Amino acid sequence: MKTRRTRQLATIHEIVATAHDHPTAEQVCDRARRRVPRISLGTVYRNLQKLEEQQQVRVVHLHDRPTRYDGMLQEHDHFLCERCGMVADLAQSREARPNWSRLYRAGYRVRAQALTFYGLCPQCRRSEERPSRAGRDSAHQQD
Amino acid sequence: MKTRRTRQLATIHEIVATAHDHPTAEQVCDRARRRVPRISLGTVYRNLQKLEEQQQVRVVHLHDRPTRYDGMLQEHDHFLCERCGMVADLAQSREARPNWSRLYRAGYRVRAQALTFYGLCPQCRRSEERPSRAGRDSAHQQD
DNA sequence: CTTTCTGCAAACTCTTTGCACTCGT
DNA sequence: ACGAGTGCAAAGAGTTTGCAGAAAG
Repeated sequence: MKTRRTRQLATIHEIVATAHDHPTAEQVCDRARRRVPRISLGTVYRNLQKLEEQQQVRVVHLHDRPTRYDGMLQEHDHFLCERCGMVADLAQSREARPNWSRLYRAGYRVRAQALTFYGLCPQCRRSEERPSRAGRDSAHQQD
Repeated sequence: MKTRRTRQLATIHEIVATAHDHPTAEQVCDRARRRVPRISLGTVYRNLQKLEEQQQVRVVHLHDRPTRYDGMLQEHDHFLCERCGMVADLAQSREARPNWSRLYRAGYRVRAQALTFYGLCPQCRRSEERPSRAGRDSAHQQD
């Protein structure tokens, strides 16, 4: 079962690798259609899964929201703004490591870890503090 | 809109508060039926949501698996065994805090954080090392 | 030519919701 | 009696899958 280089796979890979906004599968699909008009959401999911297995994209699971995909391949953490939906990459807290080795000594084997912070991004915080301006929802998030 | 003390709500609360296995909504429903036979899954979801809002239960979101509910009210982290599905509570890495204040200084406001480790629990690790014994799946998980 | 991949639509899983009825207060 | 809560079944969102035909190697 060797993986074939299809236009769909290449397109999806490039989109996720160069996007900086952690798109959802549906957003990846929309963007991919600009280049492969008849691409289907099923194909997008299948290829994202394949890329994940090959460690060419990372998956970001967020509580209650659709899964998002990330081209940043180094281990890192995330911040989700619950107001505008923006996801920021955070340098990994090297402090999580001690926990890792504590688990190891207790007999656990850790394959992966996910640390996500939930709250308000600086922009949204500002508009909350000055309740006068800016719409309540999906404020300044691109695409 | 004042909350009423119904038999369903009390039952669900008690089940989650005393369970140590992080049951899913469906498991909570099954267990609740032993006491309230006609309780429905919809009611379970509605009440779990209510309890969550009142901070009487915690929600544990796991990648790709149904959401689980936790009666442990202090902040803590989780370990998911990807083989048997068991979830362990971990004392919170106080090390996550530095990250918290770094974010604060950058203008973010953190409302919550979730740190989950994924891997093998000691029991499952042992059976992987000695591939001879023990079934491949849902090994030693209770209920 | 063989085998993987694709588009499409249907299926699935988990969760939420509308509605008429029930039960706390 | 009033209105929040319930059971039920249907709807919803997100994701997966079966299949016949397309295309990579």
